[in-house]
Amino acid sequence: DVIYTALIDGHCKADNITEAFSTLHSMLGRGVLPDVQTYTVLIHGLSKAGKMQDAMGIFSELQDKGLVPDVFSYSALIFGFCKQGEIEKALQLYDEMCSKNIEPNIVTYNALIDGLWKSGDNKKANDFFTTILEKGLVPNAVTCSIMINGLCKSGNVTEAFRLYDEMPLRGVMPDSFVYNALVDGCCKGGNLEKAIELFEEMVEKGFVTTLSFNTLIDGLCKFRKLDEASQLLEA
RNA sequence: GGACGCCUG
Repeated sequence: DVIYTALIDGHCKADNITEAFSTLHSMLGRGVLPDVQTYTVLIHGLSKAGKMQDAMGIFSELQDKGLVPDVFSYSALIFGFCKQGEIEKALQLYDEMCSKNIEPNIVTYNALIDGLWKSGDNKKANDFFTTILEKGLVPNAVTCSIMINGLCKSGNVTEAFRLYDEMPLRGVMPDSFVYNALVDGCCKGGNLEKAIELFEEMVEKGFVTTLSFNTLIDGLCKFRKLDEASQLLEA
């Protein structure tokens, strides 16, 4: 099982769903029974590929075989539906797992909150963030970057900075995802000075990635600050 | 042996 699951996961990560299924069939052919983890890896691969009806098909197949989906299985489906913008389905699965006492964890919430921001449901995104805290779950760097990005993109850059300032108090250190989201927020909000200031802070802390350059250069270009942009490239 | 987040296009 371990070997087959790793193999199927590898095919999925290589975006080769066809090979993943042929591995599943060959394990069935050899009388090796897939377990929940095997099916979940497939569900995740299908979800990532946007094939939600197939993912749901595997999800029911797993249950038909008497296996019980776990928090990973549900999170994978929620992630997939969010990516497709089918938030209602994601929320439905969230309710379903809660009713089955399969506790959503931080990853489940992160996927859901990201989907909510991207579908423009700012209120529900904020509400679920509150839910996390109420449940005593600990937001991680991913949670913070999702929230900060969502706040920035919805024009609440000030709120985003507030969350950023709170991060150390919550025991989470900002990473390059967080910084990049903030730099992008500043750029798109027209606050190029702040964006550059943050970028310099990132340089000091070693958080600058290629994406940081893209973000800042794009921002500077869109505001016709071509001189600053080329200066950045030369430095 | 399994999960989520940043820019551009």
